[in-house]
Amino acid sequence: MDDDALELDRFLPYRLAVLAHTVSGALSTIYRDRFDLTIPEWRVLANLGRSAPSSSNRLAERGSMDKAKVSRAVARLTAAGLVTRETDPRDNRLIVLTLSEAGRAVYERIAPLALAWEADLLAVLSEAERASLDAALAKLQARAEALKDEAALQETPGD
Amino acid sequence: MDDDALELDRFLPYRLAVLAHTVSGALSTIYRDRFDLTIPEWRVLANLGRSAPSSSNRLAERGSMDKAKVSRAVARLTAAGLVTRETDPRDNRLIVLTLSEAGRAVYERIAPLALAWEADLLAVLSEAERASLDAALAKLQARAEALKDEAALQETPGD
DNA sequence: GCCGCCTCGTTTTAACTGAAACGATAGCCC
DNA sequence: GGGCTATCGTTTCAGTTAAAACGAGGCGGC
Repeated sequence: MDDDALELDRFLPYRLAVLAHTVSGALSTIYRDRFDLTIPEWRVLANLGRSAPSSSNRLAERGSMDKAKVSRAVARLTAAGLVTRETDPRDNRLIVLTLSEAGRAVYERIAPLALAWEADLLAVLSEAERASLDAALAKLQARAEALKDEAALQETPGD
Repeated sequence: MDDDALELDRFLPYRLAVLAHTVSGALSTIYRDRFDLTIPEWRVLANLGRSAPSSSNRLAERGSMDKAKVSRAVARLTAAGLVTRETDPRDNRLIVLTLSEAGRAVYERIAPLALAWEADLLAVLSEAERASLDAALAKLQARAEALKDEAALQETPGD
């Protein structure tokens, strides 16, 4: 009975990748069509909407993006007039990012749509299933990071 | 209490994207370091390992990849001698793909490692949590595809 | 049998990605 | 205060991606 066979459809890493891709693709039509934003741009906007001002580095950490991606997203958002950049007078390497008024307006129009979309997606789950999923994702995220760190250590044993 | 606020850390699409990215990144070190395979290549290999021979188109469907990605993955695998390509004598457009002996050997070495890694990841969940996660992912996948189709319809109302 | 339309897989295109190199600034230690 | 090292954000670079264009082949109506 092939219990130990690798069936891709039942392989969690594969399923997660496919689901995340489908969800991102569906949701991104909202950002793209109605607001002309990419996903990294939306992440920056969402972070600034909740906790501004912030530096690029902090945005990278909090949004699970590398700093190059944040840099490019911020550049586009600034060009579009949604985000303001100022250098920190106390440390000229730091750049203080804030939502402009237009940026906040956009954020406040997207946020309810995004939450409604999420609610629509989650409607197929019961309250108990949602709670269980929430816990499972948190545990898996922590475990995956630990496994990744282990792999990274083994990779460069002599360093 | 900001119940309706959009906190990225609690936003399912974001969490799925981050988790899938972490999991893929961690697992891909196995494919990459030990077998010099990319993820698309691994997906092709896994599919052929379970149900060969197959055509490029079928691989694309079953692996949730576009046909261009499959085409490139197959090209590299063929160059590496892991996959055999023959044109179907009954339809010269079709290409019949099979694992070579070397390809099957690689597949049979990776599969247990991948399954062991998955088991290690899933070890943080109880049996009940795993069953619940399994069901939730299936429901979310179906719902996300439905929502994506709806969005695609609205996008081109006149077509 | 030929013509229009479809399907298959490849290639091209433009955009995006992450890693590494980079210039600029800051903090530290002697 | 002069170097040494670390940090910040940008840019460069090579590789990857998805969508569209493409050539080759097959199918069906007439």
